Amino acid sequence: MSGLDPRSRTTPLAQTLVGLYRLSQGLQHRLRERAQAHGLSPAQAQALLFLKYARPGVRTIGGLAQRLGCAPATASEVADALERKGLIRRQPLPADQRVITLALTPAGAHKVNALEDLLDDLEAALATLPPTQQEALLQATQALVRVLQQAGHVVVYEMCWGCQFFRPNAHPNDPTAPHHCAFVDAPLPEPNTYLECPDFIPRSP
Amino acid sequence: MSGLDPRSRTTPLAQTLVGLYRLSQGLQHRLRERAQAHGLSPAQAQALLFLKYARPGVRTIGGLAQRLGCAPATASEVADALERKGLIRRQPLPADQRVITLALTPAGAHKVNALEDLLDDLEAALATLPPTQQEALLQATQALVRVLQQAGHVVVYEMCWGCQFFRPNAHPNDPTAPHHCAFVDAPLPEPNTYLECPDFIPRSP
DNA sequence: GACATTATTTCGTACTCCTAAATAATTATA
DNA sequence: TATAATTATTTAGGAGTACGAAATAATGTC
Repeated sequence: MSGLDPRSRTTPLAQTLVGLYRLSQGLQHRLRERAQAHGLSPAQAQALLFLKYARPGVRTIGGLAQRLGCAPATASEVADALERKGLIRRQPLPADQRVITLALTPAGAHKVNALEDLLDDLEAALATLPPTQQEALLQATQALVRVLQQAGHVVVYEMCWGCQFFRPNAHPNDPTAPHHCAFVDAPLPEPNTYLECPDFIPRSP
Repeated sequence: MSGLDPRSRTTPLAQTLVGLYRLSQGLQHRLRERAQAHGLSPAQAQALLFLKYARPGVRTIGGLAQRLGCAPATASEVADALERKGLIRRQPLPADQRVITLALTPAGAHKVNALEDLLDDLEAALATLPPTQQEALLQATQALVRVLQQAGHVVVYEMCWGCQFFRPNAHPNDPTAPHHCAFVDAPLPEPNTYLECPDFIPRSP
C-alpha cells in the first residue's frame, strides 16, 4: 500500500508522491550547488534572504528558526557562521534585551543581492509547462502547502497585500504609515507592506 | 525579477516557485521527523528503502550515492552508520572486488518494513485534491522531474514495466528469466522487473 | 520579592557533506 | 606482459546541520 513501493507506483497518487519527492531532492540539490558558488551553505543562503525580506519584527534568532524549520539552537549556530563571515550583525533589542535582532551588514546586503536568482532556472523550467498545467500546479501546490502549514511542517511568510489583516490607507493623514495591520493592530509604513510576515493569512476568495 | 522577492510574488510563476520551495521544505521536515521516530536520520531511512527496492546491480556504495544525490564518500559514511546499527551488511562483489555490495540484515529488513509508510500522510493530502488537480499535478511534476533529471539534479529509479528497454516475455522458454532488458542486453528474472533501476527511460506515448 | 516564562546560548553527540588523498582492483595500452 | 590509466571505495580533515538538555539572563506575574 505504500507509495514508496515501486509496485504501487501504478496509481497516479503514488506517482505524484514520488515525483514530489524527487522534485524536493532536486530543489535541495540545486540550492546547495548555487549557495556553494557563493561560499555559503544552504541554510546560510536562506538566512540571508530571510533577513532581506522578512519584516523587522521577526528578524531574530527565533524568527530565523521558524523560517528554517529548525530549533533555535540551530538558528543560533547559523547566525554564528554568518557573523564570522561578516555578513550579519547581532544586536539586542532595546525594548526587550532577551531578543537578539539580526541585520545584514553592507557585505551581507551585497551578497544577498547576488543570491536572489538562486532558483531562477527552476522558475524557467516552470515557464516551459503549458499554461493550463502552470495554473493547475499553482492551485495544487498552494493546497498542499496549506496542509503542511496546518500540520506545522512549514511556516508561510507573505507580504501584507493579500492578507486578511491588511487595511490599506487606514491612516490617510499619516504619510509615514498610511496602512494598518489588524493582526498586531498597528500602523504600517509603506515599505513594510512589501516585507514578509509569518502572521499572513490569505483573504478568502 | 527574482521569484524570491516578495514583490514579484504576484506572478503565478513566482508563486508556484515559492510554493514548491515550501513543499520541499515541508517534505524534508516530515521525512526527518518520521525517520527520527525510528531512530534513523533522513539519509539512513532513504538508504534502507533504496536497498529494499533497487535492483541488485545498483545496491552498492556508488548506487547509494547516486540515489541520495551525494558524493561516494558520504554514501560510505551513511553505510557506516547503518552497519554500526546492524541494519545492513557490506560484502565485496566476487566478480569485481572493488565493488562493495550492500544488503539488508534481517533487522534491517524488519526496520524498513516499518518505514514504508514514511510519506503516507502526504499521499493522503494529495488525495484530498480534486481529481482534475491531481491529474494536472502529476503531469506537471513529471515534466519538472525530467528537467531536473536532465540537469543532473536527480537520478530517477523506476521498475522495468514502462521502460523502453523492457522486452516482456522475450525468453518464453526460460521460466527463471522470461523477460529481457535491452539496455544491458540481459535476461531478467521476474522478481527483478519489480525493482528500481536508474537506467529507466520511459516509453514514448 | 519569589516564581514562572521567554529568548538565546552553550554543550555534547550524531550526522551530513564536501574535497583531496590513499588504497586496491580492474582494464587498457604499449 | 609490464606499465599506465581508470574505477570503486575508504580515510582524513573541515565546515555545517540538527537536536535535546542545561545554563543564562531578562521579563512578566502574583
